[in-house]
Amino acid sequence: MPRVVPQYKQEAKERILNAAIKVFAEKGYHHATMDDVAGSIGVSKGAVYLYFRNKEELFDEICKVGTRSLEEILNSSFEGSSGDVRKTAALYFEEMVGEMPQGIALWLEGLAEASRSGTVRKLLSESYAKYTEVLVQFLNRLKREGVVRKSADSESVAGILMALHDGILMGMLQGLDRTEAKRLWVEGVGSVFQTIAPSRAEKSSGS
Amino acid sequence: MPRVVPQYKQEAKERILNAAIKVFAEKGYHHATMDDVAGSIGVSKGAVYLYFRNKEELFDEICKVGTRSLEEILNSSFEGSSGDVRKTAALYFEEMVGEMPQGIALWLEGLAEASRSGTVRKLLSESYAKYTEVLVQFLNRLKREGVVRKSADSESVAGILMALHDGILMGMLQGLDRTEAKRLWVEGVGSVFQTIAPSRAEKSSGS
Amino acid sequence: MPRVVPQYKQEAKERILNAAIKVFAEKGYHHATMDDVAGSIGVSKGAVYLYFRNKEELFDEICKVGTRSLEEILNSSFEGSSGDVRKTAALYFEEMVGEMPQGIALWLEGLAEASRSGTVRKLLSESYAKYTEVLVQFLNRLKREGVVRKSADSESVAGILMALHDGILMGMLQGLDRTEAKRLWVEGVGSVFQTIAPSRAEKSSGS
Amino acid sequence: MPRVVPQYKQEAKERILNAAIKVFAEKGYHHATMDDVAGSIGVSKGAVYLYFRNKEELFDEICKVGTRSLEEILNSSFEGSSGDVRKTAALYFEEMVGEMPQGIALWLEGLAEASRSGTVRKLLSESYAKYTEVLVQFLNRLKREGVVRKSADSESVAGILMALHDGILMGMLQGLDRTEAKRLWVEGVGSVFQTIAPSRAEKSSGS
DNA sequence: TATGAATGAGCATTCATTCAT
DNA sequence: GATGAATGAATGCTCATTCAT
Repeated sequence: MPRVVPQYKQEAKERILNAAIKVFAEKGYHHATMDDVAGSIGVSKGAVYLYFRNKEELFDEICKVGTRSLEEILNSSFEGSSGDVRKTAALYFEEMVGEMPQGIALWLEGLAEASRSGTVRKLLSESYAKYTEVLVQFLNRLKREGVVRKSADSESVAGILMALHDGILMGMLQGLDRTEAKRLWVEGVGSVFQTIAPSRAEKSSGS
Repeated sequence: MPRVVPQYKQEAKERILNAAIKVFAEKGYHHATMDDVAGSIGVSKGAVYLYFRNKEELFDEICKVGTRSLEEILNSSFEGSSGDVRKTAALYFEEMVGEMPQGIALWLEGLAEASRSGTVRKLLSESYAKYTEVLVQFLNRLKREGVVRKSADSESVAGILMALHDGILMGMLQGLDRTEAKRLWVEGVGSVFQTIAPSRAEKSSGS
Repeated sequence: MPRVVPQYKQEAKERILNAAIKVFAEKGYHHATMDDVAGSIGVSKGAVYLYFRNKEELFDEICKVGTRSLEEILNSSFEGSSGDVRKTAALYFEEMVGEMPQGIALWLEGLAEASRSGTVRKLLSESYAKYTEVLVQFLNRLKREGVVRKSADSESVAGILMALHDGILMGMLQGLDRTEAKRLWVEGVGSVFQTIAPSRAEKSSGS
Repeated sequence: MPRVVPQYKQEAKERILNAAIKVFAEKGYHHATMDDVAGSIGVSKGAVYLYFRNKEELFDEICKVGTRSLEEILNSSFEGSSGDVRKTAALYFEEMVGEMPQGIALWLEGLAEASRSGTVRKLLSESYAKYTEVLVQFLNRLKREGVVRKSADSESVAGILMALHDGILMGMLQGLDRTEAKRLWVEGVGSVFQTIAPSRAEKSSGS
């Protein structure tokens, strides 16, 4: 009984997946051909179809790993972070943008496609909910720690932070340079947290 | 100088352009065919090529009118607006989203495409600058009016507002419903302006 | 308003259809490519798709015209024929085989395909019924003319004649040469009619 | 001389062959893939190629066993049969159709293919001759037994019977239902034998 | 023997673009 | 100006066949 083979298949699949991510990111989903993907790692077109039913499924899986990795970054950045939100925001930015230098456009294509394809739509809508949840947890913790006022609406704040996040990525596609983007992000996050800082009364009663 | 014919040509061109906007928005730029565009207003495929060199140019012009109309909305909303920014934000939202119910995805496709095509890239980057400029002017006016503190960095605030704006549109593509989106937008704008409200000292010395 | 165009389109479609019949008959449906079909009359592959949605539809239409033309031959041969059935059978054979020198194999492929594809299956089953009907009418007329005994079961005889017919075509695919095939056909038809000849009693009472 | 291994190989080959017959009959020769064949009995694609050079050879061998088994049925049905030809015909029908419920279409594909491929063509033409021969022998025996008139042309009658046989199978593909097919076959055979029944003179002088 | 991952030629199908009318 | 038939390059996908293990 082969037991190493599944492992191998898994690796082969991931190799192709990563190649596809790179190629799609560079050329765009619609402009890249299956030949491009296969050729970029020196395998035949047929090999790609050995692991993915068709181009769309390949794209779906890319979206899946994309959202999953973003989720991880979010988690690792915010879950254990201290009260200095600006610092946390700055660290997150580095990781997140580092992850997608060329990838923002691909993510956009995913979103655009999502408004047509049921599969991706559902996927992205679930991810959105998950991202929000991570932030809500983060905010709630900050409330307990007295860094955020109790009366703040965690859901709304999370939504605003996410919008800020997405919007800054879009800004980068519209010419906003990386440094400026980072600055805006940190400042924006700071601004949001400033408005939900605890009142003096709350603060004094804190830890 | 010909005068009547150009007028006619102009109208024909616009008719096609509007048809293309609708069709591309519905099916997606890559999924829609030139036949779809032509057929949607009952003209021949050839007619489209009479006014647009090719599909890409058609798309470019769509992006142009798109950014132009958004600019107008921005202008009309913020230029003459009073100090109640939340109200202004709410009004703007209505107009802007009304303009693009299905169109957000199209706009995203434009952005994604822009990161590859020089033409659209330049176009969008210019628009981004223009939008920013409109907001900066708005903020400066508010400074003069004493609604915003003098020390606020108009460019940054404009950037943050734009990010918020873009991000909320993206949220809508990820499942955020329209009402919630509007709420986030208004709240976000409010939050931003709260942090740049004049200090008590400034306020009292105002007009 | 173009009015000649439909006429032209009809002609173009028929030109392609005839080309396809020839090519499919020569190479076989599955072995022939759309390129073969198009190339055989010097048009582009795209042109074929201008008139037929896909290869299968092209094949369906071939089956349609095939059965229709066979029906016509049946009609013209048997409808106005006199009492000399052997002569009628001989004439029919010439026309029918002349029509499908290479085409028998194609017809077989249609039948084989029919057992899988709903479209062709229905088509062929209807044709079969029509052929039977033509023969039944023919037999009934012969009854009235006193050439066939009144007690003969027209449906059965028609079925037997059809089987004989189909079987001889199949024989030709299995190596039976044309002359021998014709002889068998005429003799077989003669044999069948001999068994349903009127009894002496009937004969004498005939017109 | 290897003795055990060949035995094993032979069995393995037959297992694959039978699987192929079933799969080809169900899906059609062209629609079925080598994977389908291999998968249907849980062996690898490579295993199939261990026993058959390629798909075509596999098909050829299928045709071979097909004709061989039909020949056997013919033999067993007609060789030892008594003078009641209708009964013999009925028995034969059961065995023959039982053998090919789904298989008629496959047989047709073989014939259609045969008109292109030299191998199958020759094979089928030989089988046709063999079938004829069996029937001729049968008829000659009946002549000696006085059930068929001496003057009858055995070759012709055999040819007609074969055509009837093939034609009825084809009818079944065109919608003729099994019961009706059987009836036609028995009646057709009866009709043929009626015309070659010995004259009264012959009969009385018979054994 | 047996496997099944990999191959790559082959094919159906689409669609932007052209051009004769 | 306008048409729409025709083009043909491009591309997704299939599957018979091979071969290293």
